Amino acid sequence: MINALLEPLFRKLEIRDILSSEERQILSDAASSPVSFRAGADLVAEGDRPERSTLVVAGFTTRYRQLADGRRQITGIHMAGDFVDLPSLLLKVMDHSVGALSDCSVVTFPHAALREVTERQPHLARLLWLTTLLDAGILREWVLGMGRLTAPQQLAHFICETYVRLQVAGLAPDRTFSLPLTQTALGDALGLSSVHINRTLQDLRSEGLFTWEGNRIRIIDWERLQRRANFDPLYLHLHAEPR
Amino acid sequence: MINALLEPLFRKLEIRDILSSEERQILSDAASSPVSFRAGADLVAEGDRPERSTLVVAGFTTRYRQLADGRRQITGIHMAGDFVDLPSLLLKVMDHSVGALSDCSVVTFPHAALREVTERQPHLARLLWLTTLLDAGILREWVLGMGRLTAPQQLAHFICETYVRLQVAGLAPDRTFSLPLTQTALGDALGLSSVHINRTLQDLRSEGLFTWEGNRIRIIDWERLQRRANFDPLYLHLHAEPR
DNA sequence: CGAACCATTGATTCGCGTCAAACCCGGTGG
DNA sequence: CCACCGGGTTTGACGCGAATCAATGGTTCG
Repeated sequence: MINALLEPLFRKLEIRDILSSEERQILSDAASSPVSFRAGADLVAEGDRPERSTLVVAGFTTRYRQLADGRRQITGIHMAGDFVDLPSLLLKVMDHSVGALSDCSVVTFPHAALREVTERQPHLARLLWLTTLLDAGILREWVLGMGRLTAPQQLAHFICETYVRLQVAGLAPDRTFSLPLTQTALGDALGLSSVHINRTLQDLRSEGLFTWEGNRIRIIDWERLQRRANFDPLYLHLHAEPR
Repeated sequence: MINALLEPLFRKLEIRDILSSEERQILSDAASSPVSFRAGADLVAEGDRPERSTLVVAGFTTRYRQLADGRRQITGIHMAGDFVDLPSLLLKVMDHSVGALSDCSVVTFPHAALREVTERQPHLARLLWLTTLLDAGILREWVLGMGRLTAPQQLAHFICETYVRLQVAGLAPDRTFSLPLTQTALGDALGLSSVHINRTLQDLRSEGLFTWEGNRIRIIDWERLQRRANFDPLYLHLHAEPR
């Protein structure tokens, strides 16, 4: 039986290519039973040598690096369907930590099984490679934002990006989605202080672009939000292609 | 005969793993003859669908995105031994441009041949994947710098990183190397203005960390430079491992 | 009921951008 | 041979975006 927990991953891949039922089966067979983490817990730490790679099936996680003085920088947000530490399959040693942003649930894949995939399932291997390339594309977009955009643009862009990624995973019906990020965490992601995030958020809300109550974001004016952010989803590579 | 132009790539890979002579041969056979570009020329542009992937064999290139108002952000610097657009093998459409920072020389590999590698040479395919993961690691480090470090730290860190990468490629003997970057380009990479780059550079030089005359950088005090930058090369994954 | 965490607000400071001009240099053409 | 030009570097003056510091409320939870 195909593992229903992998649906968001399958959706993510099928938007970019065709996934055979055999390939789904292989992934399902390799997946562990789900494991839960509480918000704030670390799934993997810098310096670790994971022997399994972790796929988020519910909730949110983040890649981050901590500085000596306690400040941190987030370098990625991951949601259902995202691998959080697939790079460690080849990099071996984690060069950053991964923590749970919310209570979340994951399944893991033994590196041995994934390596087997690279040996015997070239197409599936390319799709795994693809997921790491999509992450890198997002990272380039973050660099652009951090280097050249103002806080409001960056923030609006982040909302656009997250909204689209959640749609792909099937988690943002009705232009509404849950995003369990504190303003401090948002600042850690965008390279801004929580105070400034707070004020910027108020500005954007007062422009009528979206609402954000508790964990719930509702997009009010998607067209205008995209324009505000200069958002172009090209870098998310949402088209199906033979990969 | 093994193609000598690929030496920097081989060095880069052999620092991280073992490369068989058959694998070298496969790469050599797939490589085109060298092609030259003048400084400022674009090798690939955003929106392109490359059918070949490009490896730098001499000189420097950069990934970048241009904003509507003319400002640009650089998201990567590439040197001999680096693939500049390997991601397009799977992403298909370029989501950024690649330009020549200096006069440079490249060889290209048909995507058909690289795909063949993914089908028949799983280990070599993993090494190609690895190179894209190394790029992503560098990008994460840039995000950390742009989000949380001051201009002097960022700049010092950039020098450290570039120096180590050039050493790997065999291009930085004697703590000296050529880096044909204008201060404007440096600013585009670090997300700073050229004016601020200029002043920050003066500060670092006056601290006796390095000299920078014309294109030549000479590291004066490597230990102190690393401390100044808080540089830890973990993210460059310089150790050999079975990948 | 207090502890802890998060959102919010005001006051102040500072790193860096912007603007503008001068300078330096190698290349070009009259 | 020299005037000129363009790209890069350097310098100064000024302003703004965002950090920092500090305090207040609101909520959740043990």
